Amino acid sequence: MPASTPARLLRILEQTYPDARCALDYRNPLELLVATMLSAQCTDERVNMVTPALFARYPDAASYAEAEPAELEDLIHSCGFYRQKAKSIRACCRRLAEEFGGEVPAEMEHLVTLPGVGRKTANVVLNEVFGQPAIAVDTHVLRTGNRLGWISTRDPVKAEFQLLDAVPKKWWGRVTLLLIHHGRNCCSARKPLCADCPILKGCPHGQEALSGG
DNA sequence: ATCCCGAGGG
DNA sequence: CCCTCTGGAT
Repeated sequence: MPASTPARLLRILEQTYPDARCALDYRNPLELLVATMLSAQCTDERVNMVTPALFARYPDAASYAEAEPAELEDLIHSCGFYRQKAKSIRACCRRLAEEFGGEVPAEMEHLVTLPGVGRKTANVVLNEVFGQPAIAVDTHVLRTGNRLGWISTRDPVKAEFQLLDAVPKKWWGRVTLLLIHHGRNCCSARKPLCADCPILKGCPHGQEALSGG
């Protein structure tokens, strides 16, 4: 039994980042789904700046489905990738309206069939609004998970399943946000602050970085 | 310049 | 597997 199991390190991260939570503003599953689609390559803060007007203009899936593309693009422009995102949101909501009664499905198998929705977005929605313990793998989770040795792959889907294996189920709902915060604040891509890392003792990459040079 | 809680297409 | 899509902040 190694001294620094994922559970032990996650407990430390929980103490270090006690308020790590989803930073996107939303009031229902559809709003979270749309906000998460907008958040690709964009800060949550920026997403939260556009969503009040967006959610007011399009209160349900049918509204997005009938949206004028140019108007929708305009409302989300500052989030980047605005043509792609507008197209995805519209196509996604069209399917929601036509095949799911306008509701966001609570199953992974259905979510990932929606245009513009991959496993990362689906897992965020499942975890946040449907109370399913799910792990959403983004760039931070991928990087930090590999450095910690909890996973060993650059493929996000493989990483998700390796994490489900390495992390006790109790932590599935928390590991994503904790690793994202840790990745942002400490375990950055370029110059990780290993000397100040709260879980350095359990990190092979950090140990090597500090000793090996 | 480089990064930000990705997904789809070739 | 690599490329593209995009604006804003630092």
